[in-house]
Amino acid sequence: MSKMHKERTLTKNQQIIFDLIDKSPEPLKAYSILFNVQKKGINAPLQVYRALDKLVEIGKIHKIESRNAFIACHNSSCQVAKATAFSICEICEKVTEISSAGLSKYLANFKDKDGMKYSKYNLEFFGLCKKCNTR
Amino acid sequence: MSKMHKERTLTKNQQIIFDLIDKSPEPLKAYSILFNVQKKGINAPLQVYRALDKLVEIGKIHKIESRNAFIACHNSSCQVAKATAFSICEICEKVTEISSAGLSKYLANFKDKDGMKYSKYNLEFFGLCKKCNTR
DNA sequence: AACACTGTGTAATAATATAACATTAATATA
DNA sequence: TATATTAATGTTATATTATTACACAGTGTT
Ligand SMILES: [Zn+2]
Ligand SMILES: [Zn+2]
Ligand SMILES: [Zn+2]
Ligand SMILES: [Zn+2]
Repeated sequence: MSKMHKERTLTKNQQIIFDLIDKSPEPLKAYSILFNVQKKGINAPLQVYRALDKLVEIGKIHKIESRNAFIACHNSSCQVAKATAFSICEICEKVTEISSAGLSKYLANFKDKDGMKYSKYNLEFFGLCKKCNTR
Repeated sequence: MSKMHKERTLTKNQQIIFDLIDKSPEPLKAYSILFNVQKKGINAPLQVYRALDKLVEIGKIHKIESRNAFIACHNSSCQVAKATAFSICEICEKVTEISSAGLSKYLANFKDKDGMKYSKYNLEFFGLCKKCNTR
């Protein structure tokens, strides 16, 4: 029930591009995606960007804004791309989606002094991953 | 004493570009900056990007990653671009730097389950500003 | 002087993203 | 079923954002 929003049938292009991103161990960039799916008949940047836009919109993937790259969502608690948090290693560029009930609760309830209420946020943490930290 | 890190003498190009950003009511994009400083002898994108990079590095400006735009820092508590938070109106695109001791304390101390410690973060909230919300 | 370091100027190019238009597929609803 | 509507596709061209490469100038140090 809780993940119902993600059970949408993808179109052909969306499925091809999602599969590629989903099986990638690292975030993928649009033109790298384009290069990889040309053998499947997707020839133009716009075809990639349209699929990416839709996949982001429905929460199947997220955009890592500081890297202009896309990662599949493996976090059942992140509702349709409305609340995202990532850790990014500044050496090896490994990106991990953060799944913390405390963090999302804190941010979802955060109100600034103007009383502006937010419908969405994106948080990117930077540092060294465990591996890179011990070298 | 607390803002010592920002008291650096800017070079000519850095000063020109900082002044432009600092007096702008909205985030500026690199090529819009370029257009605006051509009368001052800055002719090429690279001259703009070099100044922007340095200004970001020393914390005089911040990059709004989701908008590829730059805003001057007016927040004495944000130490050299290591910890930034913004609110962004999805209608009028107004951007405000958030200055909340509670938020920065929470995020600075946040540790994920891997125990990865972060040296830096960037947070962007999206919603409607007061003005746009009441229309 | 020799060196390192930082910044500048210029040209060329790479990388990221969108506009415009024609067509086709899927869905709704009358 | 017909038809209207919406969503997705294919293609070309173009706009926007950012970097590479190279030559040179200023400043401080040894
Ligand atoms: Zn997610
Ligand atoms: Zn790493
Ligand atoms: Zn700031
Ligand atoms: Zn607004």
